[in-house]
Amino acid sequence: MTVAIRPASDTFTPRQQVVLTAALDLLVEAGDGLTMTAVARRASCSKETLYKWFGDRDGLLTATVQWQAAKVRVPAVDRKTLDPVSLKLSIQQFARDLLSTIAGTTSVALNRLAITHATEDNGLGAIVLDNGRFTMGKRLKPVLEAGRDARMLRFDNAETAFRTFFGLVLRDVQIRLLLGDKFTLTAKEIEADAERATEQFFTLYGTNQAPRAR
Amino acid sequence: MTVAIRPASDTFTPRQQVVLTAALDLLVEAGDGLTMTAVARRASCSKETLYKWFGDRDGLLTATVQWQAAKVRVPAVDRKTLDPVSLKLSIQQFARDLLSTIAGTTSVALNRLAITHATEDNGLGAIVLDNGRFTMGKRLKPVLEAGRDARMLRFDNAETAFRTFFGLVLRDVQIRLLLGDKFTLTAKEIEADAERATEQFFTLYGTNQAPRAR
DNA sequence: GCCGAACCGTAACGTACGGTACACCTCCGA
DNA sequence: TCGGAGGTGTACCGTACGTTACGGTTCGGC
Repeated sequence: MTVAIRPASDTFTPRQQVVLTAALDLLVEAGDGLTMTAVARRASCSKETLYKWFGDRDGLLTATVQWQAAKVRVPAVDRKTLDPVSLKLSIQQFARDLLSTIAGTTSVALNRLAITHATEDNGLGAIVLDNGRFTMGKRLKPVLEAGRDARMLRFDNAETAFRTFFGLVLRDVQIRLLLGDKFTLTAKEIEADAERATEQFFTLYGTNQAPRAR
Repeated sequence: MTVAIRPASDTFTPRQQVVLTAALDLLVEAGDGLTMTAVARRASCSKETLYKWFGDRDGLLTATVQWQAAKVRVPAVDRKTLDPVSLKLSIQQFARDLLSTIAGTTSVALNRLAITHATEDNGLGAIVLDNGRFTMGKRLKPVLEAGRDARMLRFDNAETAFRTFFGLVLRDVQIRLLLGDKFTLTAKEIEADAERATEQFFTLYGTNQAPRAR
């Protein structure tokens, strides 16, 4: 499932980044209705340049997705200072970041695009999966395992535990947004959801070493 | 969010159902690459007939989605014979059906199509939401409330409880499939997942009246 | 100031496909 | 037998858009 990322994926020239930004904006606005002409106009460049730089429309889309996906940053957690409270706060912060990322218009547009083209052989779906769902898992797993080593969490399989966490945090939010359901999450709601999901996760996987609440 | 369903949405003639079946098959095979010509060829009818019956491409897609969505059946639960074991079995069966439906190729293709067109004003996204996610909620809620009335479940809001259940059952399955991740669920895995999700749901929302396990 | 490379703006080409027009066939009731 | 309604197959049109080609322009190095 790992996808070959362009070696120089983050070495776009400033001018190219302007183009990619324009493409991303148009993607959010018009979805897959994005045309090469529109990108060229928005970025004040010629189509010929687009084709020279990115090969074809697919290449431009792929570059855009990679470029944006690489910007997703998930917080790392310091394993040294591990006490029940900081563990829980780390997980809760992770939940908050995950939820606000997924609920953002950029994520929705990017996932829509990738899903639309998921059956083709350009790896858009795989790229989004790798930089989204799977990267999240890789980032949180060390935290979970640290919690387990410290006897604050109990689970057999970190992957399975993460998947449950993923479900508890996102629930139906992502699919509803992807399907065009117009509902927005305020910062306050995101915070409350993150706290709820974290509580539930500790209820399912916590030990008595960990803070519990209901 | 409620969508006006065609009054006669289930009164398609057999011949029309052949056309809709062909369209659905092509949808699964080719996704949005489905063309009117291909549908006409597959169903051995003329394009002119397609346009007479369904108006335009959008109408055909909408009819196909409605027709298939109406076929989704969610199990009803008999509230009379409510004991801890049957409640849990009902919920577990619901989880199994939900998971196997969502993981099916038809559901994936339909959701892809709806997501692709979610930004347009044809109500594909809304139709799928209504017949999928929201219908599921409406069907399970009475069960949950019956469980609460019988002191076997504890929650403030049935909608919120259902959303958590939804997340526990599906986790990352739907988004991964939509993004083209090639993984399949065997009947055995679906059964195990349904049981796990149900256990976790009871851990979170059950009372001591309900069967608990870990 | 000169040269070449890179880039811009735009026009044009090719194609795919939604949608339409039309000739022909089939069936059925009078 | 006949006529018309409904259906099939096919050719065709218009359009949108990806892609290419080309003339004009900017800019860095000498």
